[in-house]
Amino acid sequence: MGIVERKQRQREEVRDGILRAAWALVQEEGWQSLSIRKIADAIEYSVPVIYSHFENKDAILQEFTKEGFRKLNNALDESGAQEKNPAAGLMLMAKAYWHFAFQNKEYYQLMYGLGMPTCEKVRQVPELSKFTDLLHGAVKNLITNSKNAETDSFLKFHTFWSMLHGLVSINMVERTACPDSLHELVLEDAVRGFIKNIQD
Amino acid sequence: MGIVERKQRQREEVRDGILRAAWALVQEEGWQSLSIRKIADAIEYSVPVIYSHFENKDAILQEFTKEGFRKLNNALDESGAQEKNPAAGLMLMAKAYWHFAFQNKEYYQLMYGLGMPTCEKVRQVPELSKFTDLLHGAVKNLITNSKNAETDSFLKFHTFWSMLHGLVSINMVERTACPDSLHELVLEDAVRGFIKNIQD
DNA sequence: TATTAATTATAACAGTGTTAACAAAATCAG
DNA sequence: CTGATTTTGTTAACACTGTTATAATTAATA
Repeated sequence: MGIVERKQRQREEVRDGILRAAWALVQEEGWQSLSIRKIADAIEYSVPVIYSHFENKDAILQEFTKEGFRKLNNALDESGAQEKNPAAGLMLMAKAYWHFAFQNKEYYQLMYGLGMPTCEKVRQVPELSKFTDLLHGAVKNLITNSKNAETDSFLKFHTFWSMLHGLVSINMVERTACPDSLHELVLEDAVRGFIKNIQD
Repeated sequence: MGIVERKQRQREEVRDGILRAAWALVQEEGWQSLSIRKIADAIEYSVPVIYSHFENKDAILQEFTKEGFRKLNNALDESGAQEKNPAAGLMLMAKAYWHFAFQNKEYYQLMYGLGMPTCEKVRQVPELSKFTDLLHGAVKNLITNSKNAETDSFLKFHTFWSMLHGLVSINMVERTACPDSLHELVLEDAVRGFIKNIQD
């Protein structure tokens, strides 16, 4: 008699319900305000039921992190599938990554650590504008002394800042056995590429 | 009589005490576990005293964010001071940025949004290794079909990933009135630079 | 149908940020 | 120096949070 199978099925239905409810709540109010009690309310079960399906709240979030990487992987897989030129393929991949991030903001934020500072918060830190000036100034300086003095310096500054932050945050996560020297190589390599690209 | 001055002075001492205690707690246990009650305990005052100095917990964190940017600005200021060559100056600046981030990890994490995923958490997501393979593969592909086939593909992959993540996260924060087209320009520009740098 | 096992709920613990209501201390006026 | 007033600080609560021990209910078995 398939009563154990039915039970298994029902268990999985509840599990799916938890994840679906969590996702709905996240879309409404963001990750920050997701709580076990809200999920329990939504699926019309008591709180401990959730703990019989997931060890803790982190385990639920990790489920979405996995799902996020699955989705990203699919997007990347499809992006450069028929493209033969490696350079063009890489560009397509970059764009696929980009579009995934912005079309799946909630996923991306979870995958790379929640609390992204919001626009309003950033604007309340005046020190940031001085920082912006500093970096932007240095980039402008490089552009002025190059062949293509008409290059959009704001665009280049943005690229430069992004590069730096990306290098830092990826390496903060990936602090494996790699020696510091390798990380420094990555930085130098990226900046050299950036400079060369400006100077032509 | 300078009693109002003395009161003002005492008030500021308490305020400083709050910030100092908060900082000490952060260094011991990280931002995540910083609480108003712990600060109150540390300064040997009751909780509401803290609220008479800061509107809420966020205001305290924002104080440190400001301080962080001040420190970063100083580091950047000093970095390329005597360097005349713009390209060399930019490189020095990049390194200064880098070293600030890693020598002031707590500040950097707060400045760019708290929850950076820890190494352990990252390792628990197997999907990440497929993602790694995808991106690494594309980069390898580009390198193989270039003049310098002996280029370190792992290093370049790292650079590429960092660039992408940096672009995304900076633009997620800076979602101002800028049209999407400009953001796409930044991405294309950065990737083109990366490719050109590989192809020589 | 009675007994045992699986399932679900209640209620609590130990935290969190925040604030209203109250007590103590310091200052000022007479 | 005493009494009223303002400032300062504390207690205790509210409304949450994640997590879990205990108890009640329901379902499957003998």
